[in-house]
Amino acid sequence: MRAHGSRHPLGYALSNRYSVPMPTPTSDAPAARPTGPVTLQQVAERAGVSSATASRALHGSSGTRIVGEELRKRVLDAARELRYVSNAPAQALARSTTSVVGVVVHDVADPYFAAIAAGAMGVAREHGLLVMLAATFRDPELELDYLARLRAQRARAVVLAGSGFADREFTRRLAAEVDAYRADGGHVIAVGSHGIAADTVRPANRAGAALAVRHLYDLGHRRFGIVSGPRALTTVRDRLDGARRQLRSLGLPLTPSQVVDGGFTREQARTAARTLLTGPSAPTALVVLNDVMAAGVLAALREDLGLRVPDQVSVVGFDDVPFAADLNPPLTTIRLPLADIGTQAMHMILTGPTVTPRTVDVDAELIPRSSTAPAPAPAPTP
Amino acid sequence: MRAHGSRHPLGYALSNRYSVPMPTPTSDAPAARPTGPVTLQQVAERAGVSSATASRALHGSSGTRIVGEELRKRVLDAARELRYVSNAPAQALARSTTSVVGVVVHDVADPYFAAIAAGAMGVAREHGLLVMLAATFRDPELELDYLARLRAQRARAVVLAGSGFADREFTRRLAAEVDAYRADGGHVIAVGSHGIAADTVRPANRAGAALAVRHLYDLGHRRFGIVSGPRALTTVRDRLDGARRQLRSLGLPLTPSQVVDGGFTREQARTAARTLLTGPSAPTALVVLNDVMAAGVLAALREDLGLRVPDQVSVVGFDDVPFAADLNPPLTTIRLPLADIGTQAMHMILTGPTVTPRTVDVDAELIPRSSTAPAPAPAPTP
DNA sequence: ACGGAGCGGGAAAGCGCTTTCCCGTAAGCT
DNA sequence: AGCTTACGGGAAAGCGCTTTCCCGCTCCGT
Repeated sequence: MRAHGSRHPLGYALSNRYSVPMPTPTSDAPAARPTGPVTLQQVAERAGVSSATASRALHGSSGTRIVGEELRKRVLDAARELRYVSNAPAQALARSTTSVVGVVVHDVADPYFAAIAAGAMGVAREHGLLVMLAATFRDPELELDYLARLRAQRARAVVLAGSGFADREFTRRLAAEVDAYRADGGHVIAVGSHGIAADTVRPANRAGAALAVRHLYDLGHRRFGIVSGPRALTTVRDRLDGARRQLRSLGLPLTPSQVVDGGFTREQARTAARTLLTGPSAPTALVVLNDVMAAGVLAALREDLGLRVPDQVSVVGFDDVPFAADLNPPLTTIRLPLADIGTQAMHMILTGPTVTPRTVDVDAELIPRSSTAPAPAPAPTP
Repeated sequence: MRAHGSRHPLGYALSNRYSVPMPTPTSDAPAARPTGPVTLQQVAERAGVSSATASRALHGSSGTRIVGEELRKRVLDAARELRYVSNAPAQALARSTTSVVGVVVHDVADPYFAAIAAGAMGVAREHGLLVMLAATFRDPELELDYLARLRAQRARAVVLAGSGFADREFTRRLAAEVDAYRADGGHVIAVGSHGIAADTVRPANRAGAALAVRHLYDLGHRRFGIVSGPRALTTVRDRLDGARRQLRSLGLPLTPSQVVDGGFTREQARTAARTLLTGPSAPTALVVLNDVMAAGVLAALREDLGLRVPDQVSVVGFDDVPFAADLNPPLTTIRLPLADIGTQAMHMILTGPTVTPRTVDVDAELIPRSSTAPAPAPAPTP
């Protein structure tokens, strides 16, 4: 099998240490894998060619250089026999480029991010990219950290899928890190507003929230309540702002007591909802700033408060995560094409960075289901 | 990104130290970043030390070598000023080890995998590991592919979180790839049975399914239906087998017509449920092999078939994904501590590979909710 | 017959780190 | 003093690739 057992691998491989001619002990074990990962050099030796040729044969690229039919086959065979896979770090170092992209989310377990990530990963697969997924668990500090680590990895691009944080100082630091990354040849894509100049995929958060309000208003609701999220998140700000503006333009300006923070989690939202629904003029219409919280709100209404949805209270969610239609009752919500967001971000990576940042807008759409209905008969006002 | 032609052939040796007193041109541009990524060399120059010292100062490790207080500070300052992050691929090459671990799942958007991934990522974060997430979309071929790519990346370990495939030939190839990976110093952790010898986290799929059956039996149900998944998945086989054995030992052996394939997706399961519930002696008890499908089944029952759950039909799911409690009605299900599974797998990575494969068992638990109730009065049997 | 032009292959220079030697200096002993 | 140890620092050898040169061929046109 080994046609070149007698080759004398002088020069390169041995040049460093062994000046004394020695019998190259490894060379007669047929397909026995030597210790440690197989190197290109070993493949080359087995094929009886130089490592340069082996490299060219295996990665055809390198300019227009073509390896002869015969040699190419020998190399390919040798590689297969040895189960050779090239050392990606070494390759990255030599080429000074990698095929990994980073995706930074708040939490993979959150269906919103899971869906976006899934969209991104689909595209990554199609294009042979590897995805490094980083979850910040909503800690801005970690976001910065991961960005630096991704820069260290020489990730070709990173998608900042989590919401931005509305914090002056943080934004400054983020921008600095992003600049550094870009200066190194990296490409940053933001989902939503992060306060940085970068290619961005911008979901219609404001318009979506306005849609939700409008829908409820058209159903006759006049008493609104909002289950918000952490105000520091730009996504929250945008959605809240969209709702607020729409309400104001409808002549129903929002007061602080109408808004509670549901922490973007089911449990907190459930608690928050109880607060909101307590008191004399409790709202009949709830705009919940994401579906995960809406699930909590629905639970609160049904189990804690004993209020019927949509008969007594209407609620609309946001995002249209997969389970929205399975809630009780099926949730009217503002759909964001989540997988698309991931896909779009990925496509921006594929087309590479441009001189001026691009923005692709992603529309929101109202998906009416059974959690909304006409407002109940008005309370007995004399 | 790469400055070639202009390099002095002896660049390295010369530029290293200024034997000739020279004004070190870079040092007076305070934070002006040179072109391309900053290198250790540049940091060293700015700090006026050798790259060896710079390396030691930045990564303290290297044996017991300690860098003097003074120099260390100079290096750290220089690094900060230049926003230096070390080139991970280069580092990986030199150290021949990385801090990335791979996690291979079927689909991130599936809450089952999302939860496992989240658990794993939490641990990864605590230990400074970077996670490469690969989604196979249930294509075995891709699983092999990713494993090879992860090997190429010199990922320190990989977690095979997706279900195994019960296919002789595939298993053989997987084993070969895993062996190659291990021979290269990698560490493989499997979740569930993959037919390979590796550390594994083993969820109680059989026992869980038995639990589900038993629960329904105890409620008086005698006519069972099972919404299964693709038979090729070992997870499906195990769960199905668990249910089947339990039924048999209860004197109710399963016939082929009692089992339908719900494809592990909501939509397919919805369709499958319609089939199952059609016919003379339709089941009153449904065991659905995962919660995602259960959502579809519930929808079918409620919207397509007009059957009340649990009054007319009881259903129990599997996994207890986060939204299970929010379904209509809240789903009785077999809980698997998903995040734990991810955590455990990660911990096995941290403790490193052992001579003989370890197994950690993960228990399943019945979570009774409102989708199950005593069997309806038996059909009029004379 | 002869001087390119092309082509296919190999030698070797890097890529940016880590780590092994090696070395000068300052302590620590006798 | 003389000698051994540490100790802290630098030079340089690699790590496993890619890619630039360079070189020997064969093939052509004239």
